Amino acid sequence: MTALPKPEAEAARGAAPAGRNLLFLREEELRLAQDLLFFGYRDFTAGADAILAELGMGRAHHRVLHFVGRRPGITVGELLGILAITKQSLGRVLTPLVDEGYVTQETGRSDRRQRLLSLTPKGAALERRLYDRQRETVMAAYREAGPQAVEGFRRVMRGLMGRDARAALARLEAKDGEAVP
Amino acid sequence: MTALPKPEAEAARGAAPAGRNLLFLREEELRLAQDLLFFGYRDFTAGADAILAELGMGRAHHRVLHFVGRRPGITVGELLGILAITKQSLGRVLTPLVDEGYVTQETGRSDRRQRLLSLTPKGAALERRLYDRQRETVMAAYREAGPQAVEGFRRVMRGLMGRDARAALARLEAKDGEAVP
DNA sequence: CGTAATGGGTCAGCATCGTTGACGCTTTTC
DNA sequence: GAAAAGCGTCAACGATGCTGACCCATTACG
Repeated sequence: MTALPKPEAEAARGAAPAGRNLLFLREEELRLAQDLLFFGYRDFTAGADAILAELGMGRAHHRVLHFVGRRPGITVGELLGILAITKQSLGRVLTPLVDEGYVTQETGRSDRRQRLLSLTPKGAALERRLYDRQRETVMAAYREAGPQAVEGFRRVMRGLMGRDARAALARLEAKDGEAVP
Repeated sequence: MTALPKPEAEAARGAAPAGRNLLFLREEELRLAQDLLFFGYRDFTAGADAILAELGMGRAHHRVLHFVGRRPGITVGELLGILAITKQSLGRVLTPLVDEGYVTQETGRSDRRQRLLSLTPKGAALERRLYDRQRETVMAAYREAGPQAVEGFRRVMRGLMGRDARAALARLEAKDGEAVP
């Protein structure tokens, strides 16, 4: 347990002194959560961002590579649902990825309107490079925190997610062919 | 190259890991971490983003309100160090916040070059509104996950942070006047 | 069979938030 | 008195979102 809350600090800054320390504790807990999420997420993405920048790409490209890699054969519509962005926003990232040979589009067999997306070897290689970079960061954090902390981390992150995100994640985790309503 | 089976998904959900599935398990663990951070962070910020959008502001405004609220009297330089953005990027967000009466600038007493930033009542009110919105999300996740999970979450998030972020966080958590080198 | 709906692509324009580079002003330090 | 530090600002650019409006191919349906 590091960094216990400091009621004196708040008192010094002109808030209520004693008595409602319980409330303060919660307040400080949540402030800390905000800080942790800001700093943690930023540094989690920093490594991959640096690699992407060298290639003239951004985080949005990585997201596409990641989710296409996770679900080869995913349709454009499904990808839009996961990313929760507009078709136009996706297009600006996806089209160059296809043009430059990172992603392939294959016409759907059962529905020929669909474009099934997959990574090319080139795309898979880049995705792995980005993955490996983030892997270092995450593995270091996991090792440092311990397995029990990892489980807690997962539970809290899952709890932060809304209905749609949970459904999307369930679909991602599901085995192929397994129905997830 | 379509519809690969996903043994790692199965293993990750508790089936007996056969042979060298350990490697797969790690891979799937990290893929899951990437997903959780993406979805979790997005939904964590979604509520506040909606409020900000109504006011013609963005996430960057929130960050300023948050950190100025956390350290009243913070200098511009310190804020830049925390946010890790350029002076120009901060300026585009900070200047309007000052002009519209959310943040005050006070000339430093010991060093008159400094501009000490604080929230006005108006700024504090908005910051609290944003805080309350995120509070709902985080408290729900915390309750759902349980106190032990919360501790684990904190440990992992802290582990994701790099040196600079850890130092910045330590400074934020420190009592006023307490030296943090 | 013909029309409507769906999946996907694209053009045009706009906003936010980040960047670099360059300059100017005030104040402190040496 | 000159150098350095803290801050502000102009200009231009890039990545990532958004809306609105169309278009095309294909599928679904009456």
